Amino acid sequence: MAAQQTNDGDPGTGSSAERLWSTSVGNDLAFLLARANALSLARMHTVLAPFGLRTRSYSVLSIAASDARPSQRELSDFLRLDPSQIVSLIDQLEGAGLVRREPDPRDRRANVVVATDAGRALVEEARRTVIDSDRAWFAVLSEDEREQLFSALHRLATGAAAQFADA
Amino acid sequence: MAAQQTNDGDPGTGSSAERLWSTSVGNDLAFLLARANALSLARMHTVLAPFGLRTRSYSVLSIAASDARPSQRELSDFLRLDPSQIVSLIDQLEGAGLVRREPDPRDRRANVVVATDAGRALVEEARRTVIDSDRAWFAVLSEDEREQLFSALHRLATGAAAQFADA
DNA sequence: AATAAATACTTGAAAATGTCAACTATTGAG
DNA sequence: CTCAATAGTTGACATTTTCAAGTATTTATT
Repeated sequence: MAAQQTNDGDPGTGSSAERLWSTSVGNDLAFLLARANALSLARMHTVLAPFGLRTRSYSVLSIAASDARPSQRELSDFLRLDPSQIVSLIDQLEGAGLVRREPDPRDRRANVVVATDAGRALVEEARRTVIDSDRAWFAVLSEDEREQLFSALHRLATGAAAQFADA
Repeated sequence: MAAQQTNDGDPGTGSSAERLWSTSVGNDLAFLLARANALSLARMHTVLAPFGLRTRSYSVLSIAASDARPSQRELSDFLRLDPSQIVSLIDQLEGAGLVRREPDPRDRRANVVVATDAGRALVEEARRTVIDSDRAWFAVLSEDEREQLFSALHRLATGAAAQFADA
């Protein structure tokens, strides 16, 4: 993916693929969404690498450090990951001493995932860097535009639109 | 991914993971971007399946059917895929009689990728379905909001923001 | 109350996708 | 002219995703 970080495909940079931005694909909202996401994921991987985290482990750790006390199933649904992927992520974090599994008093089939002190410290530190990177990355948008983007993406991301697609 | 199409993780649906939306992750623009994209990809796969296409093959075919006459390298940059992935995609489309490689008169190292008549017919048909699905999926946003979203995503997707992250 | 179906977590196999190295032929820079 | 860079390709290897099946527990049905 690192090799994909050049902006050769972007309009206005004098590169070879800029002609393709005038195709229907280049003007398709879903494509823009995917491409923006790909760029964002790439930068997140770079930002989180010094902490030994990746986007997904950072998300799990961050939620585990909150007051939410999530079950694995909740993490799976929220992050849209297969339960077995959650197992693997938690195994890694647990192995690194960053989270622990506790029996869920609400349901004996379930665990809740809780950050250790070390996990909390690490995610606190990582979060600062993430926030800085977010600020820089979205800085091309005005404050107003960022709020509008948040509002729109929140609706799309929560599946408010999915009721149509699933019908 | 089909098993992930339920809205269990979404707020307001009475599901188990809605508490997680009040965590910092649930309010992170980058996370919303990723989640919206995941939902969009899932629906695109469903929409394109009847045509024997997936998001990426649809994109390649669509561009090949345009007047752009893209080289493989241009496709690779634009779609942010490794050149070997482009080879594989084109092999499949070529095998299905949907595109062909032609020597690029501008550069003897290169090919241009061009849709066949069958490819054009298919992508025309698929495009209609995609447009309908896009309309339905983004319908939760007003016309104004969609334009704003387009503008914001275009800037983010073209890497206008990447200059900061790469520095 | 008993039985059946559904669910949480787990393991592991198989399938799919991504990354990278190395090659030939061609182009561009010095 | 020489050499470095590039386009496309092949294929090996690494990583991720998907899916099946198992145990234990909870929920729904009879």
